[in-house]
Amino acid sequence: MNKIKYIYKTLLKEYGKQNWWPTILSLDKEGLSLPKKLTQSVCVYDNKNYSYPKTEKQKFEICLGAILTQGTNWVAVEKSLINLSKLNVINPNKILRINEEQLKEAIKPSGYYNQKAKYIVEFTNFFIKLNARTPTREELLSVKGIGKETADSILLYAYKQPVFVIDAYTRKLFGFSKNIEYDKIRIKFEKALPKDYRIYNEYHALIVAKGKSNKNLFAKQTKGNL
DNA sequence: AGCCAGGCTACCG
DNA sequence: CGGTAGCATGGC
Repeated sequence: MNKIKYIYKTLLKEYGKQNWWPTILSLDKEGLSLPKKLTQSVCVYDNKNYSYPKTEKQKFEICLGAILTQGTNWVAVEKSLINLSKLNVINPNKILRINEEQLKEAIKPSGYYNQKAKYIVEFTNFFIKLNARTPTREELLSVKGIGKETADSILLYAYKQPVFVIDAYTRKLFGFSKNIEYDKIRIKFEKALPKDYRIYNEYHALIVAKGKSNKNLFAKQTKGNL
């Protein structure tokens, strides 16, 4: 067994299945009326058999989350998503109908709100044009505001495509320095694992769980030499 | 009081 | 090319 697989099994044993992507769509009204200070995730993890997402609306929420979480902690993203949900605009056609100021206000908690509002509008137009078709990676990357990690998160978690997501935690945990190309690392993981979106889904989620726990990093053992 | 959080773009040499 | 400033909020 290669190191990448071994570490996967170790993480799975330590943290258990993560059932990503977290979503607020299945929260009831009570779940949406939260205290001002939200300090931990209230998202529902409802992907036990990897059947999620099914509807376009669910896919759209995942895409919004992927954009909103750029450089931002996830709980802040949930606040923004809850704001959008209260406005009843987690829906591509509806979100274009509110003005940009309202959109900015709603997503303020997750930071960079001027940029992200523009990114969301651009992406939403793109999403509508897809007309329920699965986008290619190149198409996603051509949208302003969608970089490699965001594109791959969307492909993997919204469209169940077998693309491994590389993020800051992956680099930190495995000891890949910043100047190592994103795609090089991605291909390394993809080659070491069965081409199965369910495994990529779990593995990236486990890396985030490990990264958040911020302990027992194994960068020293691997130093990027996987 | 600083540091950090599931990045991306634009621009620099 | 590789490297980095700027973008912004909130919790610790």
